[in-house]
Formats: sequence, structure tokens, C-alpha cells
Amino acid sequence: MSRQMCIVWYRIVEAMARNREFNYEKAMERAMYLFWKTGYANTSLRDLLKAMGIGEGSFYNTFKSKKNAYLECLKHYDATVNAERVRAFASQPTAAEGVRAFFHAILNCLDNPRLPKVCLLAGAIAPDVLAERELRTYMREQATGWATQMAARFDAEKKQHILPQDFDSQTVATIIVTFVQGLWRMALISYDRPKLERQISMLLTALNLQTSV
Amino acid sequence: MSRQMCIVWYRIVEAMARNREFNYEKAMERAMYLFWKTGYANTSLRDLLKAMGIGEGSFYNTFKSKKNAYLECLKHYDATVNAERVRAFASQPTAAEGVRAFFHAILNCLDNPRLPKVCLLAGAIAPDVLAERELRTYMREQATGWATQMAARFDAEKKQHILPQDFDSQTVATIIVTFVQGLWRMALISYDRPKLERQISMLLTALNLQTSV
DNA sequence: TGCAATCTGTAGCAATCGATACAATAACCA
DNA sequence: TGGTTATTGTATCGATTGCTACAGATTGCA
Repeated sequence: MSRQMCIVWYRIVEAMARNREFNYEKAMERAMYLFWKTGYANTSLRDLLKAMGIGEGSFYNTFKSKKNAYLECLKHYDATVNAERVRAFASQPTAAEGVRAFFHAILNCLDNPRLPKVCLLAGAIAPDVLAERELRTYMREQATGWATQMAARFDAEKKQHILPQDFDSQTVATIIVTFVQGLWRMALISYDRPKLERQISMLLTALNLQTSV
Repeated sequence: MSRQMCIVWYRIVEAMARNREFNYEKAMERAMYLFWKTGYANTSLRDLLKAMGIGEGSFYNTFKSKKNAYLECLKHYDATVNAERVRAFASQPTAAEGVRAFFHAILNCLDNPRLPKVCLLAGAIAPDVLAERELRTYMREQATGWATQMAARFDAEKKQHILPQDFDSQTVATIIVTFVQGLWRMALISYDRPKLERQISMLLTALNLQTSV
């Protein structure tokens, strides 16, 4: 009995079989881009497979389900596209300048005609996605995480007396995150960069994150 | 030939036939509520008919299609639920107080456990809805209309010297509308009224629409 | 070489989608 | 009452949904 189990384990580890033919990273990036462009529920499995260049066999062997594949795409988006925006925030000498750089990164994304007009993560805050428990859990962590991270830097600068002592880090951070969510939605309807820059500039000035207009 | 056409026209106008059995208003209200709760693409025609209490025959006779029924529901929502919020804005003596009343109306809506957690109109700013040309057109008018209306009142109060002369009505109005869009989305993930009130209070103070915290 | 394990493509599953065909029903006018 | 017309429920359309069964291909190990 114990010996049998040992053999089974041995086989699972050692007995390698046929290798994967398709490139996992490439396939997932293509899936991410399609989800990004057409949303979760609106992307059919057939379109997905065509974009990924693989068949259902390979798909269900590697990614467990459509839901799981979408979750992987969300994580990949966060680790690449979104990480770039967070990096823009962190790379600036002050948090105030970081926030501006963050918005700048978003505007550049909106300017690029080859990219979809909604952030994949922002687009995931929708009933069809949140209906799935695992996806809802991930999105909740995601949304609160970024606000917390921004607030932490505000707090750090309060201790350094870069930001005033009565600066409400958590509230300001959440206002910005909420505004960004709205920004992505509004961009779906109409996008005018100069007007948007004026809004951002006024908002940051009003929140004491910018000295003048 | 001409006589025949005349006869046909006579019959169309005069020969009334079987009357509608179901209550149009009731059925549409139920449809609106279901769309409100589960979104456009996510609401199947069968669920819709069950909620409305009518069959496909009645449905396609009265409402032309699912898309058209949804559009009617959007209009009805705007004329009832949303109009209530706009009325809250207009009923206050000043625009600044009006904006606060507007937010207050939204928070009350979010507090009501019997109501869905997204504004139907805000939820309609999504790819599945905007994919339909007629719906996209309506949503574009809708979103810009409300911002314009708010900005107009700001402008009026500038002339009365209630608001300062350098007050940027259009930009402030758009910031508020954008923030509200984000607010609905964030509420889908988590809703904490005290925190949200602090954000709104800070935003309005920052935008010179409120004297203190 | 033969066995066992994994990958891949095809073909098809049951379920559901929005929409329609149509006969039965009901209301009006002559 | 008979003729005309609109409403209603049923039954069903073709298309599409996410997903799976399975045979054939490919690999490593004995």
C-alpha cells in the first residue's frame, strides 16, 4: 500500500510525457489583450482560442476554465501594464509628483489608439465579473491595495513634513482611486485630453497635491 | 387603386382589435428593476419575461427587441430615479448645497438594501451596452447633459456673485460627474458610508463648494 | 521496443441565447 | 353575427455558449 503510493508519486514526478507545443506566455498575453478589448462575458471561448492560437484541449489542460484564464490575465495585466503606472508613481521624488506621473501614464495609455479605452482592471469592476466569487475576491484586494499603498506614501511624507500634518492620507488616496475609476468609464463615452488634464490639474491642486494651476 | 388605399387607411385607424391584457407601466418597471439588478447582457430574455409576467408574443409586439426594451428602461429610470437626484440638486438654494443634496440622495440609494448597488445609468457605461449604436448615442447625451446642466447653474451663480469669478464651472461639474461614476463602481466592491461621506466632504471643500469640513 | 503519461485537435455535448411562426383568442365595426 | 385586426401563449428556430469525451500524436523511461 505504502509502496504503491510511492510508485505513483515517482511516476508523477519522473515520468515526463509529451511537451507543450504552444508558448504559454504568448498565448496568455494574447488572451489578456482580447479580454482587455472586449471584456469578460463578452469574450467567447472560441474567439479567445482563435486569438491564443490553441485548441480547446490545450486550453482546458493548461488553464482550468475561462474564469481561471481571466484571473491569470488580470494578474498578468497587474504585473505588467498596471505595474508600469505604479512605477511611475514611485519613481517621482515626492508623492504629489508621483500622483501626477500616475495620471500622466494613464493619459498616455488613453492616447495610444492601439490600446483599449478601459483599464482591464477597471473594466473588471462589473457585475458579470464580480458574479464569480474568486474574481470578486481578487478585485476587492486589488482595489483596496492600491489605495493603501498610495496612502502609506502620503503618511511617510507627513512624518518628513513634506505634506502637512492635517493631511488625510487615506481619504485623499481613496478620492483619487475613485476618480480614476470614473475617469476610465467616462473615457469610454468621450475622451478629450486637454479637458481631462484641466480636471486632473484642478483636482490635484484642490487636494493640496499641486501648488498652482 | 386610390379607393383601395383609402379603405385600408380607414381600417387601420378605426378597426380597433383586441386590447392589451398586461399593464405596460408595471411590466416596464419590473423590467427596469431586473436590468438594474443584473445588467444588460447578463439579463436573459426568459428571466426578463418571467419578471415582467408576460410572454414573448406580448413582449415583441410592444417592445421591439431586448435592446429597445432596455433603452425604454433607461429613459424610465432617468425620468423617475435619476430625476429625483436632479430634483434634490435643484431644490437647494445654492448650487453648492445642491451638489451636497445630490450626493446625499445617492448615499441614501446605496443605503437601501432593497436597491441594486449600481445606478442603472452608471452601469450602462460598459462595453456590452455601448456596443449597440443606439444605446451608445443615448448614453453619450445622458452623461454630457447632466454635467452641462450642473455647469449652467454654477455659471448662473457666478453672475450673481455667489460663486467666485474664477470658478471653472465646466471643469468642476465634470470632475463631480466623473467622481460619481467612480463612486458607483467602488460601491460594487465595498461600501462604507462614513468613509464615503468624508471623501465627498473633502472633495467639495477642495472644490470651493463647501466652507469647512 | 513497449508501456505509461501528457498534449493536441476534432467532434459534439447539453444548455441557453435572442427572436420568430403561428394558431387560438379577444375586441371592435358594420 | 360575420369580418377584420391586434394580442397572447406555445412551440421552436438557428446560432452560440462554456465545456468535455476521446482518439491520435508525442514524449520519457524501462
